[in-house]
Amino acid sequence: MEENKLYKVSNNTSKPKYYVLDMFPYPSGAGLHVGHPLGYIASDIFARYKRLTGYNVLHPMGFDAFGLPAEQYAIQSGIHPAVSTDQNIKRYREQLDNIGFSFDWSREVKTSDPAYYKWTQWIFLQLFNHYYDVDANKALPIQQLILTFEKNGNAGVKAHSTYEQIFLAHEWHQMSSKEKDDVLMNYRLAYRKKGYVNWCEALGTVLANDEVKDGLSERGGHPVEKRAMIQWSLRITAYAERLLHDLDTLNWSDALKAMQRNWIGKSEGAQLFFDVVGYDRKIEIFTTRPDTIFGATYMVLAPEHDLVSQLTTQDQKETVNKYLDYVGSRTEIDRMVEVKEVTGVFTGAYAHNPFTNSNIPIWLGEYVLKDYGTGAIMAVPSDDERDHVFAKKFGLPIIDVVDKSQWPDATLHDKVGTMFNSDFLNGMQVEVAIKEMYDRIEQKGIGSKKINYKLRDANYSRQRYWGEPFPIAYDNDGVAHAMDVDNLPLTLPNLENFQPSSGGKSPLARAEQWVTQIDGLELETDTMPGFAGSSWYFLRYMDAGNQNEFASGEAINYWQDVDLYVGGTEHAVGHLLYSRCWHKFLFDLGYLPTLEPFKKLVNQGMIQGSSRLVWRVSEFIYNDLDLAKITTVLVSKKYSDLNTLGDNEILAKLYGIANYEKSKCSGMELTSLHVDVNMVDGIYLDIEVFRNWRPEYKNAKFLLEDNKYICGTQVEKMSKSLYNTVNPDDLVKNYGADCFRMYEMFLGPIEQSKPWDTKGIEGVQKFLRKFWSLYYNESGLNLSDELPITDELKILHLTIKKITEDIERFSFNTCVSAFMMCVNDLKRLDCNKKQILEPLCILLAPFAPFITEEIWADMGNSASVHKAIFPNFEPIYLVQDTIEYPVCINGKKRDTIEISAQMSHKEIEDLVMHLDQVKKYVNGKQILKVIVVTNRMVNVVIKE
RNA sequence: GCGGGUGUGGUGAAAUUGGUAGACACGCCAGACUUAGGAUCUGGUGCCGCGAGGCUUGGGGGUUCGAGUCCCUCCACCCGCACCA
Repeated sequence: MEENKLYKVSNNTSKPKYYVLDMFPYPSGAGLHVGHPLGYIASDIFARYKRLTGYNVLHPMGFDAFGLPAEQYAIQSGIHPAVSTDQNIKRYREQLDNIGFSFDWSREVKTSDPAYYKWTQWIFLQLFNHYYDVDANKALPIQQLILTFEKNGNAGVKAHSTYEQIFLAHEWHQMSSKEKDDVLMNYRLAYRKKGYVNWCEALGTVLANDEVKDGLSERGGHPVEKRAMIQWSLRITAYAERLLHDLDTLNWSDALKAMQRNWIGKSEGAQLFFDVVGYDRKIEIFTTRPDTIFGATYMVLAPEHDLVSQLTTQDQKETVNKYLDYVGSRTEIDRMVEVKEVTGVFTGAYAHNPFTNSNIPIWLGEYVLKDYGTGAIMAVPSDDERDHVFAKKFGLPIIDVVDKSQWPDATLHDKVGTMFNSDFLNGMQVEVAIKEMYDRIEQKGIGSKKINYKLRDANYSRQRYWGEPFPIAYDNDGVAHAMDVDNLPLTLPNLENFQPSSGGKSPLARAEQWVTQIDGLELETDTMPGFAGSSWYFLRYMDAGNQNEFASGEAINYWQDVDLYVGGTEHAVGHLLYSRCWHKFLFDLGYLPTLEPFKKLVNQGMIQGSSRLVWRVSEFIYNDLDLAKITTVLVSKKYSDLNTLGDNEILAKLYGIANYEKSKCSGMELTSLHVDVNMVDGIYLDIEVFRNWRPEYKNAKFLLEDNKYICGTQVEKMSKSLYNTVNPDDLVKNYGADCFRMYEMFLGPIEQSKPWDTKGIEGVQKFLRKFWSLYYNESGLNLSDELPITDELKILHLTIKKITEDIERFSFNTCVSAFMMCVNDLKRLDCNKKQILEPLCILLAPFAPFITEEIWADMGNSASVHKAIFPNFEPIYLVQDTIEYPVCINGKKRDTIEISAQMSHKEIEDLVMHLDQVKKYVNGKQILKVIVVTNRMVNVVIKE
């Protein structure tokens, strides 16, 4: 097939559009294993099906080509990331082509291509040049904000901002450019801030939260610590509410929506300020339970809280400092592992509880997090479990305020109970009390009702080489200047040394000429993170070659959004949230007509590896000699349990011990090890191949069962290190792409994880041969022009119905079995009629594009089968004269009966009552009723 | 702990609105053709039982003429988040 021409798709057509997208692959050096194409096959079938049913289908593919692995490889090997990445892409492309995907490669994109990242940089500049206006509820140009500042200062501005001071117009005018820049940074959607970041010494770089697993870097497993650095950030929090709200409009799985909702983490509560006794300072807290304030007997600040040093009294200084040292020494892992252990110290300071009018002590505690809420809490030990544990440990007072005796199992989050010990709240239900408190707090002027989000702004800087350079340059004052859009792309310099520069700076800092290329300014040396390029790639496919815009308005208006997105759950929060955010931002700017990028999302499950294990005797001490060190012996599964092995005599023979004496055997041990699944047929080890695998097995001896070596099996992650990866290339070579595609689908529902087992592929292979044999005999194509009989038409239309319905609901495994049944049935009738087999060929084309194309051509068609028209289901062929009813007695099937379709319920009842089986079971017992379900079944209910 | 998901033969699974549980395959067993079979074809195959028959969708309970499917409850495993104020 000439893929490029056949699958090239136009933006100019009267056909309705359909956009099928696969998740952007990162071209890793390991190539594809059988788990990767699962989603691609499903989406390809769907795309082909949509084409056959008259849609203009956009089904593109490209590569997320920037990333850390290529850079680490470059550090090791000296090979430039661009070179290794291109090699990997070439390999991926070959592997993908092998499987027969209908991608329009003329639209291929690569994030590391300057023609592509020019527009990634352009979008970044748009983010830099916009702020989020709360009144307009959208992004607006920063120029507009500057005009407002110049006229009125910032008092009337409602924007998503981290700037808290108020200034007047004349004060703005008096600011230096540096000061103005600093103020504006608090408003820009792409901005710089100093913050705690995940610093990884070993990688010499900062990692995103989702790149850190259990306190270690996801890649390499190096320790990660908190460090303060100035970083670019994206103000994704400005979009939190819209990202949450619009989830409801998406056709995504509940699980995935729940993950995003969790991540955004909206909670409603009160923002409250507590006065600190004796200081002109207030502590801001956030609480979802303002009703419990009469039980707030102390406060806790995060150890990293800004006010800690100011609040701590002289006599508590030493204790507090010791505690801060202790906290600093704790890694993320320590903190996570020892969740139950509470630690804390008293600062010596007191806050004033505005409702009880008492002074309550201010403590520090690890369990209060700097990054959540305000980093401070009012502690209510009577109703919060953690506060309770803390109070118990440090002997702080506990005052009960909520009577929950009516709700014995309720937790704090249930927000139920009746208030007491709480002055004006007494007797109120919790929900009412919360509302009352919002009013009281606002009346007192000490706070307000507030929405809090767990979502944090995204760190957008990486101290790496292999990413998009920032189109930003700094002047001597450190003011950030956006590069002129006309000068984009700002391309990466060619480096030879990819090690991080000193002080955790990007390797780019070493390229001095590059850094100083703009007169009087210095370029930013950090690069953008992996999600930059992947947050908008689906838009570029709409108009991939465009040199003047990221995509033309016409192209965007035609394609609108992605109708179907297929990919794994690993991107559930990262990529899918960032993409949605960028999409909304570009919508705000008027570039996009849709609010959301991905209408429907299907998450494919993982294909797990089915590992094969062998058992090696790792110790066999006989006569104080470890014979296992001299001779390698492997035992088959039956003997893998030492107990089963029992008496070691049977082993002793293998070691050449003539007269085995049990007492001389003083030690025996077995070790299981993974062997390459490719040298095992099912569960039988190919001993010869195994011997040649490694030199130490060359002369190994085997303890067999039934003359065979049977391996153990284990389902686990598919991974090179477990020797359980299966390369699709091998399967395509042995069975053909059609067979491989259909078998992947046949394994089970697309969303479900399941282990790979190559053995089963033969069932699909047999099917394809049988399918072929309907069309051909020994001498070639052998089709008849005879009119089909009723049964043949019924088989065909049943299949058309089933396939159409199942493709629409992404049930591809049942499609494959429907095809198998269809071919089995037609074969039974020896059907070779063109009127049946021609539509069947089209029906199968999305699944098996090669064999159907070949048959189609042999049938004399000059155009491709992939441009044919999908057969239409005609219900008339399924109308039946008679229907086979199962006859049940009290719900258990006892007989079947063939009944004319026109027969009335009464007639059916009479007929059924005369059945021998029915008479036998009734046998004089009382018949309570007879239920006839049309076209389904008959149930006779008798009194037992 | 919270949120989401899954649990059906030896294995992968099917059963779309409550209506014949185990379709379609793998594996296994038997047979045919073959010098041979890890090729091909045919038949059998949930479990217990010689049989009649009984049992069976993670366990227990409920609704119903009828439950894999609906409700309650418990258990196991997987995924995500995790001291979230």
